[in-house]
Amino acid sequence: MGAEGHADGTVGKALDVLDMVASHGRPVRFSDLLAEADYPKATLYRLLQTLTHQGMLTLDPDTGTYALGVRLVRLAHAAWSQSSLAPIARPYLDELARETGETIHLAQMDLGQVLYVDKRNAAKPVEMFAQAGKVGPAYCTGVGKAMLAYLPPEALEAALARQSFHRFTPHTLASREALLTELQAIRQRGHAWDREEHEAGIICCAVPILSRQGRVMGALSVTSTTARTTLEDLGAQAPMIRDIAAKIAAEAESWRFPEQV
Amino acid sequence: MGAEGHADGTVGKALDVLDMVASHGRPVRFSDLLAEADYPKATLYRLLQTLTHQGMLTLDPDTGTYALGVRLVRLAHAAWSQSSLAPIARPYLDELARETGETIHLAQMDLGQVLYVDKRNAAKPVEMFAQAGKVGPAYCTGVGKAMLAYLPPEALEAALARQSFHRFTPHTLASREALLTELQAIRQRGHAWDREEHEAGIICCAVPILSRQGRVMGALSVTSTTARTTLEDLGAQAPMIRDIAAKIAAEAESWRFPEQV
DNA sequence: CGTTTGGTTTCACTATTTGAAACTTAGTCT
DNA sequence: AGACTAAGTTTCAAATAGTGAAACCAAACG
Repeated sequence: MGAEGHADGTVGKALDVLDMVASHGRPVRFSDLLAEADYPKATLYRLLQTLTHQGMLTLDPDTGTYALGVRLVRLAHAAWSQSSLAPIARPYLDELARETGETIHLAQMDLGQVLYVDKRNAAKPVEMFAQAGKVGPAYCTGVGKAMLAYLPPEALEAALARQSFHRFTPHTLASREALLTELQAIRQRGHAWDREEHEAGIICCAVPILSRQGRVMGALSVTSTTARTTLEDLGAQAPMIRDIAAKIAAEAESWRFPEQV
Repeated sequence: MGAEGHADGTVGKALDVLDMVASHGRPVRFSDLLAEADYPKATLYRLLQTLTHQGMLTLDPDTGTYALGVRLVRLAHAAWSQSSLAPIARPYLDELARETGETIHLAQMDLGQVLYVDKRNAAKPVEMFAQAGKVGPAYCTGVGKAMLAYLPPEALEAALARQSFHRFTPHTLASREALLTELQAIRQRGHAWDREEHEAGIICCAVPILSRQGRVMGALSVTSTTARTTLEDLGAQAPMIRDIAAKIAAEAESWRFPEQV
């Protein structure tokens, strides 16, 4: 097996290469990719050729560099508007942003990581990590923990296995045990805190977005700074956040089965 | 539409399936896909399984439907922010929208079709076809013709081969010859018109976005309606549009090779 | 209940993929 | 210039992975 185990078949490898190109923020040369991939030269070459031919990558003939292709941009639009909760949640996020004046995050779970799918900036914006389209750790963010807490056992297990438990701040829950205890507490409380566990000075209150059958669809959070507010104040908003999460869930579900008649 | 020829290898087929899922605006069932794909049952099944396993699709276990997955959303975001001109062009589009008060389109070429990568709505919006993330025909849109006009011979040939030359309106240039003559005129004039060639009542003025080496990176257009303005009035804006296109090109290029020194 | 519909698995057959190595440019260094 | 080097492209027999008709299973139907 290679670096990561899960490259099943040619398709897996091709997608792996796609990810590699995506992860560099700029066009990359063949040899750069060759250096970090552990595919043989010829294999990598053919994969790149196929992807380029398919429009998933673009080869700039002048510089000999590969970049993500337009076909992905096209898929992007489709992905955004159908797979994620974003389009449904949009008006609710606006509402929540208006009500709280704080930063709002909408996230979904991506193989044990948190994917931020939409975001509203605070009235007075603050620099912080999360951005729409970015991924972050699950074990030390509000939205991440909110989702983990409601995952079914096997899914939780799979997600836990992918956590690095890196200690970002003194408050980070940097062990499986600490996290499990916290998840228990979250289930009882109904919402998750982030007590400066990922970034110093950043706190948040997050709730899961659950389907009627209890499946985790995503999470919603209100984020602020210790300079501006306290956990208690944020907690006062929890019922409203939960309420909005419920509305999003309801609408997302009715969306899923139209045209059935 | 249907069986496109160019599905090279397994990767091609898998991506083809991805597109199929994307093209439905909602989660699809296996059998729906089976009906429109001309892959045998087992093959389609395995492709879907692979894609799902890879996180490019999600299988909703409750409804047995496939939707685009989070990994795709992540890639899509990366594609948007690095491959496309959109992030660079954003402030310029805002400026142009403010100046003209009309609808602005930013497009790139995607295998002979036009891909709208960003858009600004007119002060008084009008219903029209184009939308960010959508694709449209190249031979009968302003941005399409602006790009075609500056394509190198082989690329132009490849693009022409993919045009359907469907006559959308009485003004559509519905033949290869008519289009070639028009492209010639566009090169001389420096910008392209859309004289209600795609949608009745919709006119536009478009300019290509060219790299220093003359490579076509995209196109920019200002669109309006015959009810509101005339080609002449739109034409008066051409210098400004061209100016902004040049700025975008310049910035896009400086973006492409940093860290090199 | 027997039947249909929708989804999953099998398995012999084949076509695709593989990757070491040879080859081709295009640059660099004496 | 010629000899070396680095970067990208092509080859080809062996190995692997993909194919798809058909069998199978499980709900849902009548």
